[in-house]
Amino acid sequence: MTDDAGVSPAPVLPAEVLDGATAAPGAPLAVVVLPGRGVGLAAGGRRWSVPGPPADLLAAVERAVRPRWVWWSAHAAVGGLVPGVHLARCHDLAAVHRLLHGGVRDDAAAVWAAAAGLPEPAGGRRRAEALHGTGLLDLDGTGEAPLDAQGQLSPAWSDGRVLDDGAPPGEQLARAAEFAALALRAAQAQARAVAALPEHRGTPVGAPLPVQTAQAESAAALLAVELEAVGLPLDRRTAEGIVGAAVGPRPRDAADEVRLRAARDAPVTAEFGGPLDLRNPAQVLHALRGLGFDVPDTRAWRLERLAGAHPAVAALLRWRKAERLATTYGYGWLDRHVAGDGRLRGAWSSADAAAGRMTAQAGLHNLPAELRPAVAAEDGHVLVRADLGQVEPRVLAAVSRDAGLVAATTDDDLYAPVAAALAADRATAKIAVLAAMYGQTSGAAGEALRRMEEAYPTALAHLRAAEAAGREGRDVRTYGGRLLRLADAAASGADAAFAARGRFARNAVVQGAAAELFKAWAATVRAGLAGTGGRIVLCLHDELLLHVPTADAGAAVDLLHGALAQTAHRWAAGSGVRFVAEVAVVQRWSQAK
DNA sequence: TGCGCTACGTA
DNA sequence: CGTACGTAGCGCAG
Repeated sequence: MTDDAGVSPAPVLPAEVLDGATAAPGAPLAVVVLPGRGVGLAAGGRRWSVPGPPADLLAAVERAVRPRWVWWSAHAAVGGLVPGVHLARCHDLAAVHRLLHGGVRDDAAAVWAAAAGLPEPAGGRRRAEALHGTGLLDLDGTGEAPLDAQGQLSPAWSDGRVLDDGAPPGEQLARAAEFAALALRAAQAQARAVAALPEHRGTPVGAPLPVQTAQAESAAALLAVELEAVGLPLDRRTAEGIVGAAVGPRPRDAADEVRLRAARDAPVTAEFGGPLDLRNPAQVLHALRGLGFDVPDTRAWRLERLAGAHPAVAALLRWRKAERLATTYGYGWLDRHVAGDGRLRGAWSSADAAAGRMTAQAGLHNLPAELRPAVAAEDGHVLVRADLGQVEPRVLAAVSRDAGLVAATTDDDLYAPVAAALAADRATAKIAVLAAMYGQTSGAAGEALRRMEEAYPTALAHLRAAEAAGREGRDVRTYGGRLLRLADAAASGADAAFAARGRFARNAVVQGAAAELFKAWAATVRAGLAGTGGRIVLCLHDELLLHVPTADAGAAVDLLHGALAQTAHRWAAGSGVRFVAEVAVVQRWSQAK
């Protein structure tokens, strides 16, 4: 099939879509994108196949009617596209499915089955790569009905094969419209399920409506696609300078790399007094024991206290630090992930499987502090960094409505009033709060924890209830309504496994709710940046990094604060809980705080 | 080649 | 202290 995109006419949108009679502003409009070919649309019982450049079509519809876009996933719909226009509202079936049902599957077949009230289909997520080269799979894909006799979505539709199987363009566009119609039906079923979620236990007043969580999660899924497309501005020369200072010059070839590696190793092995593979933990352990150090493993935190006892230990720790930069964040990493435009790009997920935090690949979420000077604003721009202060204890106050802890959130430093309540110093108070939230098992905070129980009984009871659910294998929902699946995970297990599930659940109700607040905040900031040259370029659990034209810096600062106030008001209405953000305008990420 | 283990970076 | 994630090198099984 030849590509005739170069001579295709300007897209003609159906009048019903454009005039808004069928799709009123904010009304659901499902879209399935055929990259480079067109889109299928569905709304209000109608469907349309529209040939043309998908990015232009989406932009035209967005300008005309501002719908709530319904898609199987933002990644499938607009991944790889760069719509020249801000898409304001969406319902992401995969994201809402994860919210409603937890677990790891969010492929269209699993989403459809759950929405239709059918059992989870076999097969799991299909990887497109695995389908290529077999030849056979193309045969059963073409012409297959979307739903089988049980009402399950067929694999060929679920993985998108029927939209890219060499069938005539008109046929594929018709299928795209049919697939969009199915998406619309699934979204309606999800909306009913979201509306039917029970109120959050213990907080009948002022908890976020699950529909708000669904909207924020959908927006976060779209933001994840945008983050991947936009990238993090990285000053490559600074980055290479930092790497070079730690591990030496860039190797000229493979042999040079081997030589440089040996040169880095030699002085360290010499300290140990014999041949030794520093990259083999078993050998390092043996060598350390030979020096008289009886350690169970060779982890850095354990060796740090021994660094003064023998120069070999200090040399090993220095070597490890440099080696991390040489391997994980070295020249190879820069070459793989930093494009010619100076942007570091990696894949983003809007919700991990455990508690729903955002994740990112390509080192975006674990960039060593050492490399942060390399994250720099481009000419005419600044970075605006904002991070939520002490967000987890404040979230605990919101979700538990513990009166004492709520009162403590009015302080800029929450740990100050907590310390007063516990009659302890600030450091002890902080350890006690963290120990309560994370289920610490060893004893450093013992007495302070007991006093936490007296000072904040409602918060502690909330955490204990979550832990009990985890131990007993009962599912739990976060404050915003996300299902934390604990039942199947606890099906088999020893005592240690039950304890692990308990600690996980205790932590997940706080970490998960914090993730929901963060994403709602990020979605509000994203909306506020629409139409400006500013972009969110990094999300880091409790921190947002914006890249904005210098002239817009002040507005961005106001936006970050205003969006937090607005989000917190909706998210913890009437609770009295105060959330705070520290915001700084900088040229380099390292300059903030 | 795939997987578990060890180790370590971030929050 | 604890949870979560992604990445890399090694040894071992297939």
